[in-house]
Amino acid sequence: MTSPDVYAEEPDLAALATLLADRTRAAFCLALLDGRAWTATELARLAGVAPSTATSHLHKLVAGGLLAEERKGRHRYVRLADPDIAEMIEGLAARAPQRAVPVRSLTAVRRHRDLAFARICYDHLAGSLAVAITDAMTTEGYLAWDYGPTLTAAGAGWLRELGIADEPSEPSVYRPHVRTCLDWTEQGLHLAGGVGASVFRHAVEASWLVRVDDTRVVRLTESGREALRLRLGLLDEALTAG
Amino acid sequence: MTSPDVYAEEPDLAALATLLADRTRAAFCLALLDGRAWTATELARLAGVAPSTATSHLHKLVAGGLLAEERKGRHRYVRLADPDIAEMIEGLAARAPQRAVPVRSLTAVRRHRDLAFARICYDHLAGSLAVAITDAMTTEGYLAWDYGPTLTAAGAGWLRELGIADEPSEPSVYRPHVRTCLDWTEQGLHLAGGVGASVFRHAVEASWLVRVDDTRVVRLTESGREALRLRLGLLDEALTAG
DNA sequence: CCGTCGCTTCGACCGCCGCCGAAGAGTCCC
DNA sequence: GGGACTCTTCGGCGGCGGTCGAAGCGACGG
Repeated sequence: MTSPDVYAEEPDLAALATLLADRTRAAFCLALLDGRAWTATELARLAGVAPSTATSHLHKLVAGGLLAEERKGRHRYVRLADPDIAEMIEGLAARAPQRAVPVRSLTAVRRHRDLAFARICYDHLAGSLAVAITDAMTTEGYLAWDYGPTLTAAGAGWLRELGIADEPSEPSVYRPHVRTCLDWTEQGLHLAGGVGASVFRHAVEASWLVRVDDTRVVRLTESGREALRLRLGLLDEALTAG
Repeated sequence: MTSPDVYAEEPDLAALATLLADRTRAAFCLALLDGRAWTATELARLAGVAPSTATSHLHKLVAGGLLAEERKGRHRYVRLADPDIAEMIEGLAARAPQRAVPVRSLTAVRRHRDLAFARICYDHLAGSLAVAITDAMTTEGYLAWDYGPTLTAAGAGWLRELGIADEPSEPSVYRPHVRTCLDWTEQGLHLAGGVGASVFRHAVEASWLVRVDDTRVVRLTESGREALRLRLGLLDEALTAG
């Protein structure tokens, strides 16, 4: 009766969403937004599930193409498969409703405040500091928004002056080099894309920023504070957490 | 023991993904990407479910903020809540795996081919034609990609020449005006954002494009073919479906 | 005013999936 | 080689959620 020999292709939106539609898997992905490679046990502990449960979730995420894995000895390391995947998850997280999560200790409160101030967003900086930097780059005339977010000639010069290569090997011609990323703590956009990643890399190499342990938290150093004051005219209130 | 009086907020990624993690709800959202308002019955028929099932799904999507509803008489019209939501769904659909869906009739085959050629993507054009237009605008020097997708001065002039206002009331300063959108039929980017919407609106008003019935399909008219040949140097193979 | 139509509510069913613990395979180190 | 550790497979449990049909409500139109 029917003719099952002819098929057409449609995007399977539900299949992709199902991968993120579980609290445990979502927690995995949000943790992996720090850009690091995690072991299965680390992720299991983070999400509070048994190792066997974590294994099954990781299988699904890898099979779905969201995660890439690397076996090393008895460890299984996983990371986000692709900057593009990270971008997709960021975009979703920014539009997701907020969930109240009970805070157990005073250090957790502090860490949450630090997270809102400055954190890693895969390969660039996020948080109120990142929004402030983006705003300052705009008022300084380094970024223009008239026809999409772009680096101006002055901005390109500013990057060169800092010793940041503004063209770090373009894989795809059409991959946007300057991109913006919605912040889930702030309402505002911060700089992402290739330029965002370059600026972040430079800030870490110049010791303006240091990563804290194995978290997404980033701490602003005294020299970093001074540099941002000097080079972008950032005010003190933008340079301190909460 | 515990202190349930202190809470922090986290993005509830899983809650948002759950809304799209059902095949029926996903079908609703993909259909609504045409930018129209649909009634509950139309959507139920499209997805092949009972009216009562559609009701329950629509409740969830509205409560989750993805859809906006409007009651008119005995009808319930729903649409995507926001261009931002449309952008999010597009982004997801472009990265979702392809699903083979059996095609029943010859007209369905034809419609699928037309869909791949030119279709509505909420407020702008998608499909191979849209990709070809974007590429042509690039080679003509109307779009530049060095520091993020931007309209060049020449591009702004080209739009003015066509009678397209290039600054149609900016709601948010930071909302990108030129944006790109991954195509799920082509591998390639097409023009979106405010400029993409303006261009599409103009093309419809100038009768270059006409919408087909109540589908996402858009047909290129003979005058539209001529205009694109003339104004963008598009070749015939880019101007025909399949 | 009564039939039709669009939508909703409710109850019941059923299947999927996330969870764990136990057992086992592979790796590393003493 | 033996013990500790990481990850995996499997079986079984439990609950969430998508589905429908029946019944009801409100709007529209003859």
